[in-house]
Amino acid sequence: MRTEKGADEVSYSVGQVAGFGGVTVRTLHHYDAIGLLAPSERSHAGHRRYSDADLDRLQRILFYRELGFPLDEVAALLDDPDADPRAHLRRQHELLTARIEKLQKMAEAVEHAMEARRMGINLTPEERFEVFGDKDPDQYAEEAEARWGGTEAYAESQRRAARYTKDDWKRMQAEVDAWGERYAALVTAGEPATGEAAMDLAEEHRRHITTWFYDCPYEMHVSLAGMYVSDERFKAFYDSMGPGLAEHLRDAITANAARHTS
Amino acid sequence: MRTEKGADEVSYSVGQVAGFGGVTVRTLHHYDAIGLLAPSERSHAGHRRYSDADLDRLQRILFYRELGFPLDEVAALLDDPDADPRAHLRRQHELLTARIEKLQKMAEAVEHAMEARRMGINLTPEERFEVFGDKDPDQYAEEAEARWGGTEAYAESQRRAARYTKDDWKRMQAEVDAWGERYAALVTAGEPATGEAAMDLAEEHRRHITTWFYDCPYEMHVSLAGMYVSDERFKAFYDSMGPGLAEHLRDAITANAARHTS
DNA sequence: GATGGGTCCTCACGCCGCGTGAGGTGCAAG
DNA sequence: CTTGCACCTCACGCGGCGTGAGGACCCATC
Repeated sequence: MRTEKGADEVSYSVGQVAGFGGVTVRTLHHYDAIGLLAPSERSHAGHRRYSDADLDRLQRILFYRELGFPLDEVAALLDDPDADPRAHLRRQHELLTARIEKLQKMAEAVEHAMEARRMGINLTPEERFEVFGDKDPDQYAEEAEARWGGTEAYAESQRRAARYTKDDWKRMQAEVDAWGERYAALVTAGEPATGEAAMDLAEEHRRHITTWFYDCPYEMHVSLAGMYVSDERFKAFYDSMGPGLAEHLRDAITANAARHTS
Repeated sequence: MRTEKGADEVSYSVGQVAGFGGVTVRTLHHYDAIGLLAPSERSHAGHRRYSDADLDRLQRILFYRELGFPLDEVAALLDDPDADPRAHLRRQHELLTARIEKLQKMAEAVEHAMEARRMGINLTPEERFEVFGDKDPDQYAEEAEARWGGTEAYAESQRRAARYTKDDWKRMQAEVDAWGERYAALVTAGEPATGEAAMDLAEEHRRHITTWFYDCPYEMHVSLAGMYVSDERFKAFYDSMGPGLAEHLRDAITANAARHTS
């Protein structure tokens, strides 16, 4: 039977702690100097000795730092009297999921931009910066319209100037056109979107994107398909090939993805 | 029929551009000063006039900056002669998905830490900083073992010192114990993990976590269940209540999640 | 035509979060 | 006894801007 001897005295030197945390010794010196992380003890020779609790604190410091908090705010968070450790872990988890969501939105915006480029649609300035969610949408929208309005005309004027890529652009365009004709014929022939022919053309569409532009797995393809009907210009792009083509294609893409991932 | 008049001359002032990009005018001045983003023109009065291409460049600058690139590297990326715009979008998408993965791993590590805390298991220093994936696992592992080894003994010594929370900790522990007895009885009675009784206790388990520690949706609960069998100490924690309890519980949790989300 | 408000300009200094030496100390091994 | 290593304390510098100070321009209003 073990004796209940109380706290075991373990402590680490700056070098060890720096190793654990993946930071430099200088950083730890700095955190000590500004009072953010003062080692709970000093050795005989004046060397810093970090306790286990200090390590915990460092972990939190580095976590919040990684998420972009300035050090004084980090200190405020850590020295919060309601410093329940559970609360910290909970908050860390919340911050992480929030960041993940933000990045996923950015990724979607990038996909949107890639597709716009693929279709020769130029984006308005607002759309270009839509990637960064950090805008007051309300105040911003007002300002954008009121102060330097006329974006409609601008977008219209830019819509033609999009073919500034070189010569293989033509071959690519030819491929798109050929595919469009075949797909339009399929639609007018009354083929269902879940039919094999439609799914095959959907797959060809995906392959086209992958070979000419960027890798497009099925999941992403479905996401794009959603934009084809939700974004007015994407919809217009496909509907110009044939009436109702955008929706039809979306369903075909969805069905094609389902058949490949099942 | 529209005339092909060539490039439409649109340009924006610093204030407008700052508005679009969500940055300050000073930042644009700075980028001009260091040659990162020089406006393609100046007005009669010496005012900066940003073209549409400049906006594109700014968007990319801000994107890479957001992901933590220093400005000189950003410049290197943007002034890369192979500056195919497609390549940029592709790279942006790759960077984003990489970041998302990293954050998801961090989130998992946080969940791991939360569960460890819940079970009164103290983590080793290495595990504490496992959240940050930025460690050479090989070189690090060697160093950790060779230079300041003895972590096994350390972990052992810490395992008891984990109950440093106050008085309601006891009530919580009592709940855990009661639940454990009931679940053990269920297992010895031969109840299947997919049975209703097991699923009910799994749901109770989830509720316990949610009320005492952190919100635990079904998806996360399943993730935790995986750790109960993959992490040695978690497994030991549950198996100490009854033989084979960890696996049984994992299956019950999975089944319970399926029944609630279907 | 004078006055004001708004946006723009160019210095130039300062802050934060450290990196990077310079110069000195304590201790264990050769 | 010296060599080496990890530690110490200044202290300067750098990147990426924030924050004025002081002035020019433009348009509207009195």
